[in-house]
Amino acid sequence: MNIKHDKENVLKIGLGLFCNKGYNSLGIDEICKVTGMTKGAFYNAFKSKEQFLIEAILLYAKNNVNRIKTQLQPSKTQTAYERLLQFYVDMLDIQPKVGFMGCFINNIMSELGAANDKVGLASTQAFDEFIDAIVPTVMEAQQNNELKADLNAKEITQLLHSTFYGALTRAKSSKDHLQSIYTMKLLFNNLKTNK
Amino acid sequence: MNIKHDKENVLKIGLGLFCNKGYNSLGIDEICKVTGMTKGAFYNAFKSKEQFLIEAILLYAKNNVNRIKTQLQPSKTQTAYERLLQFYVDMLDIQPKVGFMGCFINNIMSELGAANDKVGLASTQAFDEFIDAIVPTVMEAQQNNELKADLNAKEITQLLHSTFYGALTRAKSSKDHLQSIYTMKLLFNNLKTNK
DNA sequence: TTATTTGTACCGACCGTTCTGTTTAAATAT
DNA sequence: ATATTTAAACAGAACGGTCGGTACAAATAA
Repeated sequence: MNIKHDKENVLKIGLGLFCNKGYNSLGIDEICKVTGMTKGAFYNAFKSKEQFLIEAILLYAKNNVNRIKTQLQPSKTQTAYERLLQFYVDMLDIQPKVGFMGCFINNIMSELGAANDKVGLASTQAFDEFIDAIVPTVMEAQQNNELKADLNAKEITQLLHSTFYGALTRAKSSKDHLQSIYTMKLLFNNLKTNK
Repeated sequence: MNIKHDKENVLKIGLGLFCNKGYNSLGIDEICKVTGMTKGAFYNAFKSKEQFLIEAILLYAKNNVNRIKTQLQPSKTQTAYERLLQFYVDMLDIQPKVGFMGCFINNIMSELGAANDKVGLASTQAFDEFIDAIVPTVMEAQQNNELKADLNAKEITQLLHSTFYGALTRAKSSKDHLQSIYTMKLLFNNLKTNK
């Protein structure tokens, strides 16, 4: 009895597993076990483990860009600056609840980015898409005179996101997300206009 | 004919291999091949691969703290602020020459920090030692009126180092260290006093 | 029928670790 | 001084297990 597997759902499950265990510590057998697939079905759907990872990166990038845009959407109750800060603080806040799995892209960049060109490229592209999704809100905050207007919006965003990744990695290891939240807040404070 | 092995030298070589390949992608066989050891010698000197890693972390922490202190030493030609900035820029600058191996502690935090408590603890401690080695120079820059004096020196240092780690991870994956240097410089600029 | 998908046994490579036996040099005894 | 003992260090084959990937027949779909 063949089972029709939803490829996107399988990728989504694999995504979660990769987040928790990394690339090298996750085996095909476990992916199959969790998704209910067999190896035949897996290798019929995906060329290789590497290709599976790359497709997972692409899916994660797509979904995460949407999530970012939704979360940063103009709001009546929050200014652009407040939305940005909350966006980053929220992601750090949930870390204890998700076993400090961090950010998939950051994890993969660190584990495979230098060693595997295809993966490095895919994760760099995902990073850039996140930046592009955040930039408009940074610009809005600049126009609101919340963030310093004399700085390039994209460069600010890259600074925000790089700091976030560094703080996230530290939180993963120390199991202390509060210090990382403080670090992000300190950065935000220093990018504020001098009112 | 037995060979007498220098344990610290073996750890140093293992360190370099871990930096380039990560933990899971590096086998005992390769460590033995490169160091000229046999498995018998390896397992006589080290309890396990995990213990070997932890000893490597401790050695790296010790050596790196010394390197940091040397590089940040008071100088006649550079202010505290200039030394700090150059310290971080230098580390990003050499990345192309070292195959974008990044920072050992950051790599290990990302790969194993959440999954392995012992490793998480050791790498967090190493991180904290780096912070403590950098703080005095940050304080000096504050006293020079180069860095904002109203901020806690340790918090500033944690911000600097977190951003550095995030920027480093991005550089690893994109093979573009220049963007990461720019990000660090932007951060430094925003922590400057408003003269 | 024919083409595609799935289940499962299996492959060779590699993993960290353990094993037995050997070498070596220092400690002890003569 | 010389012989003997002892314990640590070393060599490297071998172990059980896991890895990503394949072969191929059975099942299903067209």
